[in-house]
Amino acid sequence: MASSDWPESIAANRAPGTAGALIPAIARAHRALGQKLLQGTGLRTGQELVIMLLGDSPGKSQAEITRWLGVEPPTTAKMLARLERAGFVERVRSGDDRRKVLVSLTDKGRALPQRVGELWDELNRTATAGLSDSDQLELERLLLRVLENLTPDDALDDLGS
Amino acid sequence: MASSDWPESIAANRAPGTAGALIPAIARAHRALGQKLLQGTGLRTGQELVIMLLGDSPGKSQAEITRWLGVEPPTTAKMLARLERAGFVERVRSGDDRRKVLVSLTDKGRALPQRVGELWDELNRTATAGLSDSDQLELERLLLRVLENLTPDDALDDLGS
DNA sequence: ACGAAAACATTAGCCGACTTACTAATATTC
DNA sequence: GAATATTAGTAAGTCGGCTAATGTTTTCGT
Repeated sequence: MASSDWPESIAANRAPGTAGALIPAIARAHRALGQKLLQGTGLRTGQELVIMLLGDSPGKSQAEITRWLGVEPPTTAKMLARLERAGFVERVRSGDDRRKVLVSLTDKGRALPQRVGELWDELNRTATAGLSDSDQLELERLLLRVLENLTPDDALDDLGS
Repeated sequence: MASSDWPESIAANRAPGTAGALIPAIARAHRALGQKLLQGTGLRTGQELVIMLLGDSPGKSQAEITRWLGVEPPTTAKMLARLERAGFVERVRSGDDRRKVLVSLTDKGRALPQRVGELWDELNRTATAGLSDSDQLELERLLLRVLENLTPDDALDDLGS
């Protein structure tokens, strides 16, 4: 299998609790397949998260999007600039608070969430192929715990609207 | 907790098998903490994997490193060029096969694997905090399965030396 | 009221990762 | 032995992510 021939220093870390090298590897593979599936939508991996968020909650400020993604502000700014240039979103300065930039899907962008949802389902099915329902729930439970463990405390309250 | 207030389109995908948005989120958090821990070593996240590999198996070609990382050739080339410029590795053309470039740690680079190993342990402990040993093993089992599911078949045999 | 602090967004520059060419060297095949 | 295919590495350009520094606008404390 994919891990049995790793060098010693890495194999040594495969005692209980070795998410160490596993997490980056899974992230790359997950991203690679996601990229492949998104072919034809005009999106790159990462952008689809914003599209889904805006599909449900239009008019969010960049800061809100930033906090929800768990990312730094410049990442959001660049990504949204590209999505705007591609015609998927539009950004307008808020009248209430002129520091904020409110983001929404354009007509062109509004066609995306449904397709992205389908692709997510497909990606999830591929990732969890061969796992029983209880295994999937267990995996989800464990991953949530890991995410909490890795998330700085001061970011935990920023996910709601 | 960190996931209870996600928008509907994402919450909807949280039925059994929702690694979907969880994997990228964990990857970001994992990378962020890794970056923080690597402060002072002179390495960026991603580079430490190469350092560990070369610590155990010096003289590997870039193609071997590339396959082992599960990455595309240009990624390895750029990264190694930077590691070389930083003085951690050295690259020499192979005499046997002059297409190949063999990579090894320099004296400066040889100091890194031990420290990186310690930091990996710390990162793993943080990530799996609160999980029982059996939970950790279960998580590892499930993640390996997901990695296999996401890895194209033609890459599965490239991990040995 | 006013000055300091905080929040929002952007710019510039770096790195990891990708795709799409492209060159150079080795293997194959005829 | 020469034409062809495969393998190794590089170059250029794109995007997601980061840090550090800058400019605006609100908000807060005195």
